[in-house]
Amino acid sequence: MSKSSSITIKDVAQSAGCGVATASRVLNNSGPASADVRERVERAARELGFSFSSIGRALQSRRSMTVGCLVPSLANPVFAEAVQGVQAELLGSGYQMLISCSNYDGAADEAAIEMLLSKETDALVATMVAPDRSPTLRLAQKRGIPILLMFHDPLDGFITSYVDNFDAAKVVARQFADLGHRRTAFLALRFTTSDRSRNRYAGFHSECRARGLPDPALIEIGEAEANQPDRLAAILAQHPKLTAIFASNDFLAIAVQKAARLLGWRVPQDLSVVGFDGIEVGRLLEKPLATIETSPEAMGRQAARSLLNLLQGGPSIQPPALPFAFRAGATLALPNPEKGDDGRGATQPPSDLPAEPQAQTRMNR
Amino acid sequence: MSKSSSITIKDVAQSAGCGVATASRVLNNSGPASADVRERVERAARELGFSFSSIGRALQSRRSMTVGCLVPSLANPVFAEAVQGVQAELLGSGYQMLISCSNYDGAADEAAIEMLLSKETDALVATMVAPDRSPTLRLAQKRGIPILLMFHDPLDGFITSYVDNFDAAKVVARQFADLGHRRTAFLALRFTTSDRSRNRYAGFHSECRARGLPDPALIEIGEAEANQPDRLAAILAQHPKLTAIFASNDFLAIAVQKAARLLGWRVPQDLSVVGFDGIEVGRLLEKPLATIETSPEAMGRQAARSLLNLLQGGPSIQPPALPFAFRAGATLALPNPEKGDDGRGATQPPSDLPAEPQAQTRMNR
DNA sequence: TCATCCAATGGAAACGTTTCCACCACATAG
DNA sequence: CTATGTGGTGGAAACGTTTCCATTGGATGA
Repeated sequence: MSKSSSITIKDVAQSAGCGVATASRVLNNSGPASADVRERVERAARELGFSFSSIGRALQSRRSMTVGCLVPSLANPVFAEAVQGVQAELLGSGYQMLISCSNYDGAADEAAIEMLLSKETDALVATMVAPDRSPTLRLAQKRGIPILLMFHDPLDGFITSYVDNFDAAKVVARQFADLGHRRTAFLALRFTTSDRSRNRYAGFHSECRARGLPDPALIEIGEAEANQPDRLAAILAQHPKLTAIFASNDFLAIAVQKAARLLGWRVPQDLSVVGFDGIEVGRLLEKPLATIETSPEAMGRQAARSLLNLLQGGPSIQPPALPFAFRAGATLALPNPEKGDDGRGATQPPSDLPAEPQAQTRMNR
Repeated sequence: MSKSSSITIKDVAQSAGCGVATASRVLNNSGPASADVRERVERAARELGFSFSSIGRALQSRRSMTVGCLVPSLANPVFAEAVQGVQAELLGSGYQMLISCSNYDGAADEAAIEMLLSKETDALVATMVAPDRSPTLRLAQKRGIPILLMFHDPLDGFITSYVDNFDAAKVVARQFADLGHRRTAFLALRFTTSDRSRNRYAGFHSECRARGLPDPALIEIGEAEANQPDRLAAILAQHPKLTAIFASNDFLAIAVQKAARLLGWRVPQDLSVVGFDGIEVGRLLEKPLATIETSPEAMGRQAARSLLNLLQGGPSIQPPALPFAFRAGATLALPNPEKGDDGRGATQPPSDLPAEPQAQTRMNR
């Protein structure tokens, strides 16, 4: 039955005929012990099937050997892969990962962090709705718990593992501009819940300006529109002059193509589409998706490495932004000259654009 | 600094001028206490910012309030969503989730379970390479730890949350048969590492037999082939008479289309393709993917519910298989009559086909 | 030969809880 | 007025570790 669950070091010591202190020293290799007793203890432990209680250990050492991980959702492969990266990097370290999802809800973020803290995780790695405005995260920081953010651009007082969204978006703008696109748009989902999306728009916008092009339109949609091609099509139809769309992520880019098809617009002849993230499936599509390729897994790994470093008392240094690359695809082409360009700028003004994102965001790469 | 981390119930008791026992009773509402002392304790706790140490609690109560979760990979959205479901269902219960990935490696499975056990998780939810052959899992079972499998078909002594792969595959076979397809194939990745895949093939095969059709070909490929369309195309080219392919999962189905395109085969005119899982992106493709739609999230939720039930001492009952549905798409059509059907059966014999899967697998729905 | 040192060892405290038990005061029933 | 509860309380044990400290015995150096 379950009698084996209650084998403690005391049992081992007794069976080996020594004190618990000695048994502990032998089993941990943490002090002197004669070959004789060492042998006896090891045999006893083996025969009894002893294994340490990490709870007892945690209590005594005040280290739970656990790191808490908070992401918006695992249904989004980008986050799932990042978590996988964290997990992989943590593997041999003895640390385990406690996971939590917020479903893109700021209040859930707070609750989750609180929960993780109450579980006494030794460290935190998180992607949140608004880490800069999270009292609970600040609390954790005050307690001296190592914290690593993922995906977020550098933020005062926190280390983060990220790709430079601003820079990457500029690359997309450049691609559009080089091909001669003037009427462009940025399409985002849940704009307010993602600083990443915001920074991408900022970079895109900034580069268009720098090139003397009309401001890109900003199209924000809800989840409902993203999942129902006809509704998305209706929204696109309000921007008939558009020749190129930069979608805030690859799924959105795929949805755009679906919607465009409903409108009878050909991709890329009538509309160029570029995504963001570089998810694997984009490669396999009939028209491989042009996108910014990133590696969420590498991001998770870097975050975990930094975390382990902090946990070993290492210095708190912000690593450089992770690399990204523009991936060419079949969804990007020259603009269709038939879509008359009357020179008018995009109609919709930016809603919540950070003036000119902080300089360090773009420097450390 | 980090002085707030060391506030224990002893501090609260002292500050409130009472014994720890009393403080504990007040804070837990677990015993009598005068209104007076109750007030004092609560105020003290509030002012000191006290919060329970779940480690101390775990030690005393011998419950870590933690469930371990093991899946092959989070990079596969099917598993990621299942984990998300588990997480969501666990949310209000006070249980936290410790996560681990095996990367489809049986040895890693063992190591992971061992790790989770050593962390003294109160329960386990797992998808493994071979749960029926895992000594560590048996050990956990012996210790009386509640265990729930996900995705696996019912297995002696374990409860599982699953969809009936055998039945679902029969539905696909029926779709093919009804349209008049005779030369079909089942395409699987890593056949040996997935009992799910095996059962799908078995169901597909069985239904073809039942209809008096030629045995379907079994095409097993490695990850390399799956990700490189030209290599997959080369493999497909060896089966020129095929009119329909049942891919073991949706990504594979998408890859098949890519490969078919390289060969100049039109989908669905020259080749019908059906997938499995029903991932969201399949809907958004230019040709929406015909597939078996399942809900990994519901699976995770069901598993978590069953687990919570077990943890509360509930009886160990196997819930019925989760529903699935055939999702029509644009990748399935009548066979092309030009692809001559000479009546010869498929060449490649089944490699490791379970004779006729256990009856209960198909019954409880 | 004696003083010193060191490896080997075990007892006990500490970590933060919960809970058993004993105690006290007070009220109520006889 | 005495027995019998009962609500309120705190001391102490227990959970499984690790680690500090004291004790032992034997070896080494003078």
